[in-house]
Amino acid sequence: MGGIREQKKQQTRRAIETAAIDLFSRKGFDATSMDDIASAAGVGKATIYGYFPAKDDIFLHYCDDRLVTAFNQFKEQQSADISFVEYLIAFFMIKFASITENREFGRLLLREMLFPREATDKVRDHNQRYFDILEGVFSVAEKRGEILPDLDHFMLSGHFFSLYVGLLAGWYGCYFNQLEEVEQNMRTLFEQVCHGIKP
Amino acid sequence: MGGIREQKKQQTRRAIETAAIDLFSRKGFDATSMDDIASAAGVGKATIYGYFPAKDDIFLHYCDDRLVTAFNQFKEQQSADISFVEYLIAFFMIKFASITENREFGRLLLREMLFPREATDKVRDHNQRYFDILEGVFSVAEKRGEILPDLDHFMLSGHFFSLYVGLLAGWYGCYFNQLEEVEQNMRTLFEQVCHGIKP
DNA sequence: AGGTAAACTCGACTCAGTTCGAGATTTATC
DNA sequence: GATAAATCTCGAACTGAGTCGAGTTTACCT
Repeated sequence: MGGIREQKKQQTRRAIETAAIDLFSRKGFDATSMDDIASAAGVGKATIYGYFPAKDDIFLHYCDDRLVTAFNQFKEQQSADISFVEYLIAFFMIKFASITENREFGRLLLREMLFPREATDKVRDHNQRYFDILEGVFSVAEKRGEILPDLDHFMLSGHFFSLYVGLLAGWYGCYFNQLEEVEQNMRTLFEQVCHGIKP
Repeated sequence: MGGIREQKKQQTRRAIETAAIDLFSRKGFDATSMDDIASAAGVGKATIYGYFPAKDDIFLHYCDDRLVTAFNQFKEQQSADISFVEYLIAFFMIKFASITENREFGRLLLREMLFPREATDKVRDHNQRYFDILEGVFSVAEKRGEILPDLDHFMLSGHFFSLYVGLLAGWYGCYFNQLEEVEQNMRTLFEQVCHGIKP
């Protein structure tokens, strides 16, 4: 039934996640020990492992949630009356801002999602969310005549996604530091894809 | 001068690197402990830290070397009489094959190089090697009239580099498993950049 | 040759993530 | 309501990366 146990579990889980994210944000991921998290959350260290398989997973889970939230907000507020390029820029910039809001979180998330130890469902689902959206965008763009009719939408999604990843790598390599720069470069790159670079 | 000491150092260093790479290859990176490496190399654990700042650096150094070697081979055997697209494909495929030869090594190298803890000189140098070459390619292509004359070569380099990184991420996410597939997709993506996707 | 300083080596230690297993708490069964 | 079964909890132990500092070797100088 309802269950005292179930209720307590949710509570404990939330306490651990909250404590962990708070500490990670304030002290950094590496500087926060599992003992720190345990005492902040008021549980034993081993208890944490009943809820999260590893230290990484605590905030990976959290990051993923935040990314989904950011995207849902975006979907609501986004008008459909703009060119697909503007739409893509808005879409990727939301993601970009969300993922780099905390530099360290973003770095760890990207490492795990783009170059995973093994291709788990978690990773595939995460990526699939992007691709579903992007393929939708290109279907619309095709109907509107904004792009050539015989293009592979999966390939196109991969193309724009790659550029987004490249910009993230540029960010983490300190090739740029301002979101404005990122957007400017993103626009240039996207235009390049649109118009081609050959005479 | 010449030095018994210097000679021994080189010998020790090589012993450590050889033992480490051998163990990493056979047992995997995580499953190999520093103690394992130390006893295989016939030195004390702490000695390793006199040669390499951390476990990662042992094979990061090795990977980087291999990448440089692969590139030098490439430069020698590559004809200049092919289109810049074919040149880029050959270039990136060499890199791709070299970096994914050992799946785990490549993964760790990419994580470290693309999303580094902090942008160290090592990382910048590593990336700069790519960009120098790419910018050179585009200069030639521009002179030959293969690309439009007013393009930013740095941006172009970033564009193709991003596509390469995207393909790597696809590889690690198991979207493809054969080098032939990678090359095929790479060609499609590169053609997309050349001709544009707009009507 | 002998002495000294610098460089090298490594056993022992610390520190943090993860696992174990025994005891406590809740739920299910009769 | 008692008892068994399942689940949850956490102190203690384990593991492996990285550090420390004392002991050893080598290079250089006079």
